[in-house]
Amino acid sequence: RIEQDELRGNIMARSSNTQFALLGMLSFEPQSAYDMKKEMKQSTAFFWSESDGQIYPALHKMLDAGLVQVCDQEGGRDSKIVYEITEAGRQALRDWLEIPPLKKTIRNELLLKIFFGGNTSPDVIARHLSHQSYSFKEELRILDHEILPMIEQFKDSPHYPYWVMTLEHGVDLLKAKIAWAEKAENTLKKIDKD
Amino acid sequence: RIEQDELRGNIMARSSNTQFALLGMLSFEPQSAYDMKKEMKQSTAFFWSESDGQIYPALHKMLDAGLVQVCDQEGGRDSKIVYEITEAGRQALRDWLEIPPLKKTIRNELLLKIFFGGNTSPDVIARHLSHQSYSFKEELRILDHEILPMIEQFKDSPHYPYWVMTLEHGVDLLKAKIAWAEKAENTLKKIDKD
DNA sequence: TGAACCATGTAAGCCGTTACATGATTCG
DNA sequence: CGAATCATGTAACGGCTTACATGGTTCA
Repeated sequence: RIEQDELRGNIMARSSNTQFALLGMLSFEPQSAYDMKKEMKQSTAFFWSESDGQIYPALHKMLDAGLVQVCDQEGGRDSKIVYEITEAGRQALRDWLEIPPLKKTIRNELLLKIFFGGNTSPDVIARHLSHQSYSFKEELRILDHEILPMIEQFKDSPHYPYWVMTLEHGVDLLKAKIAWAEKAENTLKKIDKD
Repeated sequence: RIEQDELRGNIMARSSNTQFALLGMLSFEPQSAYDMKKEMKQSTAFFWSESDGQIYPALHKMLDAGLVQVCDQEGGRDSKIVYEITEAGRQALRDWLEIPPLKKTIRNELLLKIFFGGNTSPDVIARHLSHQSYSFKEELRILDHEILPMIEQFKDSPHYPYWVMTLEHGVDLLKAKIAWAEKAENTLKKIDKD
């Protein structure tokens, strides 16, 4: 049992960002777990999401740690549990923001299939590319026509420029992916002719 | 115990691609586990990697399933276990290649920190961006100056065009990321002045 | 009332990494 | 010989999703 505790103390490389994602959401305004999940779907979904099984236990731990507190709401008869971030929570969030993001091992299933694409016929891969292309364009449309107008209403918020940055990351990378996919499709057409 | 088996049968959505990554490597040539790990580091590292704890058990399962077999090597006194892909393995690989890659939930820690960047000072985020920019450029250099020349020697292989595609994906996306990071840094400089 | 959704929560179980263990080989 | 690397393998553990469970609210 002693060994286990020592192990836990030593490792600590594998740490979850769930708590900080939630603290961040609460830094904007007090919310319930359900609200945060919904808001993430509408804002960070393109680069971050959390599942139920992560959110609820994390909030309980954060309560114990004093990073958040339950916010008594007017009207009281609501079944929602609204959390608000504490000063300790804000400090924890600031501390986390200072830590350089660490490189996570990326796994891209599309690229893996392309890398081994020589084992099947070119049109199998071409089909994947065209589907992906379609998805990318659809995502781009959502960013441009749904997310962008939505955050436009927060133009005066100090958070606005940061939200735009993440949005632009999505837009710029999707454009690059679309261009790449079309280039790759053309390459495959030439292979098919041979 | 019955419920567990039923559960396993029903779920199957969460499936590991480890076996297929290994089958793919073996589709090029018979290799040992150690060789595959090394080769992945030199080829697919930018979009796929596997760890020891995944590779060795996966190979054992694949042996049992008849997807690979141990290849007797000349000279025999080697401590390596060289695997080769069987016809069943090639078929499994082809079947897998046909399945459209499914959307994985992406988690980008950099973007998460930027999204919540309003909670700290702009130069904290600017520092992250400049570090990332540096990393991106270094990765781009590796792709251009190490990976590209290396695969050039396989110009006549049927796999070559596919390898180039994955390489170009890396190059194109890194360029987009670098441009985005520099744009974002400039935005932050303007915030700082206000 | 019934359907749809709101809302919270838990348990099971796979995924994947890391640390550790073990021994062979190579080479200065 | 000793160090580095080659080479295979396992155990432990945290991360995360999914399925399930439960009950409240809204509204046609």
